[in-house]
Amino acid sequence: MESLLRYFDMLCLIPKAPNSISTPEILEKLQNMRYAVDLRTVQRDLVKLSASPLFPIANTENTKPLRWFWIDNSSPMQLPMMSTDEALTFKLAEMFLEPLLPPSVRGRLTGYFDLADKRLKESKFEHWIEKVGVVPNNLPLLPAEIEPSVLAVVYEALLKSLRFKATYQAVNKSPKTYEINPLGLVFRHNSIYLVATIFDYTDVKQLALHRFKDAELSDRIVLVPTDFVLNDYIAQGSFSYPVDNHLEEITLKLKVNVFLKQMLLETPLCAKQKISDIDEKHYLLEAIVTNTKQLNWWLRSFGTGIEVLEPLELRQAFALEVKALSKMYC
Amino acid sequence: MESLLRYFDMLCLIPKAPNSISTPEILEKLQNMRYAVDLRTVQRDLVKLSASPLFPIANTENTKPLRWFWIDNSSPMQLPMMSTDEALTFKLAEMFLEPLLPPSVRGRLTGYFDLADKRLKESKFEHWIEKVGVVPNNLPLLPAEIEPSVLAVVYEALLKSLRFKATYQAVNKSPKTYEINPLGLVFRHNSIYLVATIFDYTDVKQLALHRFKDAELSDRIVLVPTDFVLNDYIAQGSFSYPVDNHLEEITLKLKVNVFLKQMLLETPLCAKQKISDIDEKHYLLEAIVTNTKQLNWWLRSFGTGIEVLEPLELRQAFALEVKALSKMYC
DNA sequence: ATAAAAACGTCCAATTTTGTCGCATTGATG
DNA sequence: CATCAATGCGACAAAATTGGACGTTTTTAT
Repeated sequence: MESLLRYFDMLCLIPKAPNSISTPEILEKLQNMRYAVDLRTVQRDLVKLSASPLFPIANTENTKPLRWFWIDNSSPMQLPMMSTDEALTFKLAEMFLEPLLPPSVRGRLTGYFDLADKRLKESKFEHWIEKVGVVPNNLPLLPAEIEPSVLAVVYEALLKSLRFKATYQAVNKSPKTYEINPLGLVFRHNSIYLVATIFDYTDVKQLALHRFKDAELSDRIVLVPTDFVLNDYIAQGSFSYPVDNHLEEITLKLKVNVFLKQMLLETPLCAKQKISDIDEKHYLLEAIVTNTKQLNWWLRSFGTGIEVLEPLELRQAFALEVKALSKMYC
Repeated sequence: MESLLRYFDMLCLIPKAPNSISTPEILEKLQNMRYAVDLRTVQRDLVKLSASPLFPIANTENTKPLRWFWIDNSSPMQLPMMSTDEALTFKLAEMFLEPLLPPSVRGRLTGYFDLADKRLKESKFEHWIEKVGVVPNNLPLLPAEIEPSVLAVVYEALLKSLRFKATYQAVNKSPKTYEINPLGLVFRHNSIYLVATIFDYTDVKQLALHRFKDAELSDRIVLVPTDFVLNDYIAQGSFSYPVDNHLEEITLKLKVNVFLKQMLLETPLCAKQKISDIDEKHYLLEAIVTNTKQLNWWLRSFGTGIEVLEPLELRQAFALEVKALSKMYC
């Protein structure tokens, strides 16, 4: 029994394919875990384990402190097994994320999605896929593909707080190589942006990950500008959206049609929204929300389905815009 | 070694907490897997395994064929370990899904998100959270909460093709109990709808999951109406959106501003889109897309940022709508 | 060239595992 | 109510495995 646990811990110590760990390192770590074992034992155990198809581990046969790793990046096995509930939820999440995340990011999770697939199949629930659908409420734009090796370096750089050297091709410009000082990742639309400074300059830039041609980790540590906090940086509106300078809570009053009334009953704008009748076909909606660009987009997207009544400034802004639109289309 | 594998397979056979498996059942399944073992051995093994804190399994002490299960729904352990890459991607997915999925659905995955958390913490990468942000491009409506027990029954009913009895409260009506004949789940906006028939009627209904008060699995098998295919049903537009009757591919020509030009360069409307200059501040975008309601919403949401040039019918529709809006706001 | 480290083969005692048996308990059945 | 079958559990001994010890070989570093 003792040995079972040791096997387990040993398997946990072994990293996945690109990485590896040497036999003496495993020995040392096991001894730190209070296992009184011999190097010989570790060697024997590893050979035994790798012999089983259940544990696809292998070693580098050429180097002399043998280095061990998990071979293929197939779906991980787990205890307890993934339940069918979880499996189904995974597949739903996958459908949801498909149009949102770039393939290389989603690719990091394929192991789990495959595991879910397997689970659903072996449970004879193969028809689940015909029983689930997603109706997107936004236009499916094509997410830009990111070079997987770039993503790997960026992840590592961010996690380890290291800089990296990379070739970046800005729009309509020729590629250039910079030393990037990464500060954070921001997802926006269907793209991922790296918030970073370049070389030793202090101005914060946004670099689209899909525009990096290659990347290589450096060993220089990241320098964070004083007072830089990613969330503040986003909230400030420095981030790509033309966000309003001062976000204020407003009491929104809208005249909406039946369709919107139904929708808002199910997914309210805020916890305390009120809906009352105006006439047979129109309803008054009152809600307290923050006045963001997203709100404006949302309001506009329904066209004549929504009439903004209050706040007055917003109504006037809409009136102005409608005038501009009239000129466009007449 | 043989025994290690047996332990492993045994642990795989044991389900999570609400479910359970009896010792003789385990024995039978093991024997099917060509393990020549005695019942006594299985009993002993289970006791041994449950003694270790690594394997939180327990049995029902009162029943006589003892039934075994995994105790707490804590994060699963897995081999090989979750890599930091995967962990980070999980956390990103979590941030993404947070405003989209109802809590009880997302709750099914917390085990994995927690595992990711743990992984990032033990790797001393605790600051990752300060390095990642999501800027949503749609208005965060509040996802309606679904009673977890209802979700469980619906999942099970769908997977096993069984009906269930449930109390449903339609908008502005008092709750009623029906026998539901589930056909499929559809995510739309931030709500989940069950596509189903009721009792033995044949008309297909859409029932919002969050309006179910309770649910209980029946043992009557699901009856699928002839020719019913969920995806067709959605595509038909029977689904709640007022979708256009015949979806056609159109060649869209838009006059867009700088902001949109940038955005569309990064996340194109279609693979073959073209962007050319009109004047200093405006650009011509050409793309072939399907004419959906989502497209119309998207086009409208940018207000004066987009002028629809072609197809002419679409332009005229926009012109008409602008006229209607003019009346509203003047 | 030399020493140190690692891998690997082998032997054997200590330990663990496992089948068997006996007995107690429980639940179903006649 | 008695009986039987199924299960759990303790004990024991045989069988199997494990793991340390030691020696040899190979590789790496100095």
